Amino acid sequence: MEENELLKRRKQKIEELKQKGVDLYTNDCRVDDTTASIIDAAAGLDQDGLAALDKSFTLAGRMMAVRDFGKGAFISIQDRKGRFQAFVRKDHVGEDSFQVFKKLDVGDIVFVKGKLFRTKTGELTVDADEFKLLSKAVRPLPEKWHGLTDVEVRYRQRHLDLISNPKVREVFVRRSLIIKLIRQFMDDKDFLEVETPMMQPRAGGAVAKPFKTHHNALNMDLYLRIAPELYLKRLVTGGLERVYEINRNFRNEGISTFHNPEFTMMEFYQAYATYEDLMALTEELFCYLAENIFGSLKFTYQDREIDLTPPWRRISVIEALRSDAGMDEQTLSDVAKAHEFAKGKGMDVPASDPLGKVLMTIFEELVEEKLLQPTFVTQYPVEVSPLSRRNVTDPSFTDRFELYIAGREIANAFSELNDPVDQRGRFEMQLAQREAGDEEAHEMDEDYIGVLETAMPPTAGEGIGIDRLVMLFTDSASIRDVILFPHLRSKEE
RNA sequence: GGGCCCUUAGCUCAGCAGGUAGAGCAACUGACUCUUAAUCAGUAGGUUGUCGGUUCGAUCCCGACAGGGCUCACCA
Repeated sequence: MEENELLKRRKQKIEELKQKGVDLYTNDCRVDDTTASIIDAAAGLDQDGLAALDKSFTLAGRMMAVRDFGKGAFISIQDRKGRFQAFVRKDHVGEDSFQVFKKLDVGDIVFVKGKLFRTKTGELTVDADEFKLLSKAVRPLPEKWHGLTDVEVRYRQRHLDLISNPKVREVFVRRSLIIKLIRQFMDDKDFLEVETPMMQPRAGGAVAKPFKTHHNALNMDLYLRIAPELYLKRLVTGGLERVYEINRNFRNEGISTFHNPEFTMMEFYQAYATYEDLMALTEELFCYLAENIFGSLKFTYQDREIDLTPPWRRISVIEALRSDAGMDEQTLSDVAKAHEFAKGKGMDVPASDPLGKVLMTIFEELVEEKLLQPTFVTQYPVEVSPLSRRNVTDPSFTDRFELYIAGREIANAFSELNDPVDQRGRFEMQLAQREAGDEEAHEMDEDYIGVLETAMPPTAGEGIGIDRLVMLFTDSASIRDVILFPHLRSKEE
């Protein structure tokens, strides 16, 4: 590989440092402070107060800027909490350290120790009486005030993105906070966090194309899970009653600003609850998150105000199709008429699709994007809900809801089907759809029917797309902005 | 997978009816002990994504390929 001028010069300087006996990658420093702890310690203190404090602080981090004055220099040190200024001067750190300092570059990891003072302009600064190189950077950083904007480099070399774009770090800090809050909330409700297989002999619990892999010793094909659903329901059957799992699902499908092949989902199941209980729980959870993050139930997502104040709108699929898609009773209940309606709107619907599937296609095409404020869409057709309990008054629909916010599906929940005979019938219905050409239709799962035959308590379950939720709470337009290492094509060298 | 767009210095971007490229920051040399995009003087840095074609000549026009973005389809 051709070396450019910049790298050559850096390596030359590094050679000079080595010759001086400087350890380029030290391992013996203790850091007691952070940008945040120093600011805390100095809160409210003026120049005299700082002098009276008479305390040395230690700070380490990446040197992000150097403003050099010959015998002294201001540097910006960036650590996990932010940036802090230090003043490195020859007569304080000593001749030797200063010589080393002069050879360093923006991007190096350094250590300073010293007392605090305020500069003429009032900025809190560490007056270094000790300065050390901790780790030497060979490569230069991206430019200092435009930062790194090339999205491809940002995703492929996320470390550079995190170094140069403080907002990116804030997004991922918040992501972590959200997941912590969710765990707190679920734990408070007496749910048990569990882990179930990522590799499954059958990819069940959802409707999607799986990734396939192979176990050599057992000589068997395995699938990366598309959902943990069937395993979690085994745990409910086993008496754990309230369980949740926050983990990755894998779906072998397209990539977009709302889809990554591996994505994080929280699924939870609660025995002796119904989908209506879960609507209340979901409202409570989202409000808990918003209160803790924004201190408010209102916030902005992509220039639109979202208001989480409960109760949220609840509307059945049929009502929504009637009011938002302009369908009449006949079209809603007649397969041929529904097909005709879809065709008239320019939708490409397979002729073999049953009524329920056609209705959902129309719903996705005409209604979904209109659901900006939080909305529970309820009562999904039984054909598209192979694992949901039927509605008592109209058994062609199920006790199920999906939560829409900002025109996107965020959660999916239902009262679980626990009748093994009905479940077998549903799987058979799915097999028929598979034979009609729907390769994503659910497979027959005898094992799972066996579980239901043991008696699963009446239960409701829900899945919440964590990445999408994080997008909402961080005002991110693309799922890649909330996943540290989003999937990209591998680049040939 | 389809459509549209993008790829020029380490980074952020210019540019050219087709005549082998510029700026700022970063880098290098020098000056400077209160700067905040420090300042001042100077220097250097490029196989213009890759491969072909057209042409006397291609960074520019055409084609293929690679990667990326948006979007449609599939889906959460």
